[in-house]
Amino acid sequence: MGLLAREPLTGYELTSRVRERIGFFWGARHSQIYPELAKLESEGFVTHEPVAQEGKPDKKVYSITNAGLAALAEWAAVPAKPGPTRDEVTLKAYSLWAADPEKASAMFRDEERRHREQLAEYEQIKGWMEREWEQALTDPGTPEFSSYATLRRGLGYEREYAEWCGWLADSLERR
Amino acid sequence: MGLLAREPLTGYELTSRVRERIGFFWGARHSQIYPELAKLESEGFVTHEPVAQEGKPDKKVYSITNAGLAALAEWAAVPAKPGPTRDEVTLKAYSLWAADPEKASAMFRDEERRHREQLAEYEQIKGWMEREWEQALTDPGTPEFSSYATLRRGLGYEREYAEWCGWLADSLERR
DNA sequence: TAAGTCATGTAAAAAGTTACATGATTCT
DNA sequence: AGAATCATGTAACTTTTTACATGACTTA
Repeated sequence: MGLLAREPLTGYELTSRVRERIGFFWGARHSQIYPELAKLESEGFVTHEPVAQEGKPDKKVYSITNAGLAALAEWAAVPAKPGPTRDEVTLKAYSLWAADPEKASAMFRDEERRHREQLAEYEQIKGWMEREWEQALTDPGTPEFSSYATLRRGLGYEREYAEWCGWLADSLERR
Repeated sequence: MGLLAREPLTGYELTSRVRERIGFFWGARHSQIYPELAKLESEGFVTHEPVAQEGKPDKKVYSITNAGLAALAEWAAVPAKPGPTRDEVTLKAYSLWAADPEKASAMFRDEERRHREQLAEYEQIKGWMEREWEQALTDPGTPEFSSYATLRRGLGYEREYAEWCGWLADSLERR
C-alpha cells in the first residue's frame, strides 16, 4: 500500500517495485501480492480499473482509496511491535569457531564485497536524489523525503554490515 | 544447534538461550524448538538423555553428536542465500510522508531510545567479555570469539539504527 | 493467593515460498 | 530459436505464530 499511495500500479508492477525499491527491507512474491490486492480491495483500501491493451494481456491498474490512504497514514505512525530479525549470516558467525577458518574468511570476504557493491549503488542513488529532489528533500511531508530516508537507512545498514564482515574476515586471516 | 554445540541443554533452556543470547538476529518459540529437536534427533545430529528431578518435572538434556558438529561446521562456512530482510520500522518510514509528523517523530524518538538502551547493554557485555575472555578472543577458533563477533555485529547494528532514528526524528521536528 | 519459573508437548491458524499454469510480444 | 518481459492467477507445501494443555514448586 505504501507503493500504491505513490502511484497506481498493476500487480505485476507492484511485484517489481517491491523488489527494486523496497527490496532491502521488505519482500513479497507475486503469489502473495495478487491475493493481497484482492483482500485489500474487499476491505475498501484499494480499487482497480481494468485496462485493455493491444498486443499485451489486459491488466488491472490498482490505486489506493481515501480510506486506504487514511489507514496507511495511521499505521505509519503506530509503533511496530518488535518482530524477530533473522540474519542467517550472523547466525553462521555464531558457530564459526567450529568451521574451517579459510572457507569462513572467504565467505565473509565475499559477503563484504556484496555489501560494498550495494553500498556503492545506494551512494549513486543518493547523489541522484540530492540533485533531482533538492527542494522536496527539505520537506518531510513529501514521498521523496520518505524515499530518501529509507535509502539513508539502507546506506548505513550496508556500510555497517560491510565493515563488520571486513573486520571478521581480517580476524580470521590474522589467526 | 549452534547453541547445543556449546553446551548440552534442555528444550526449555534452549528456548531461553535463543531469546537471551541470539535473540537480536534469530528467533524461535518453544513450540518450534521441541519438534525441531525431535527431527534433529531422528537425523542423528543430536541425542538426549532423560534426567529425573525431584520437586521439578523430569527433563531431557540434549547434546550435539559428532555428526551434528560436522554438519554445523560445514553449514557455517557455506554462503547464506540472501533471504528477505523484513524491517517494519523502515517500511513505515517509507510511508511517513502521509502520517502526522508529530506522532511520527515521537515514534522514531522512542525507537531511538530503545536502540540506545540495547546499545548500552551490549556495550556492557562487550566490556565484560573483553575482561573475562581476554585470551580466547585472540583465537577465532573459540566459541568465545564467535560470541564476541556476533555481539560486535549487534553493537554496530544498534548504533547505526539509533543514529538513523535520531536523524529522522530531528528531520521531522525541524520541518 | 497470585505470579513466575521449570518443563514438555500438540493443534490450529497465519504467513510465506515454490511450483504449476497460460500466452502473446519483443529482444538477442 | 530461445530468453526475457508483461500479465494474472491457483495449489501445494513449508515455516512460524498463537493458542491449548498440564502440573509442581517457589517467591512476593
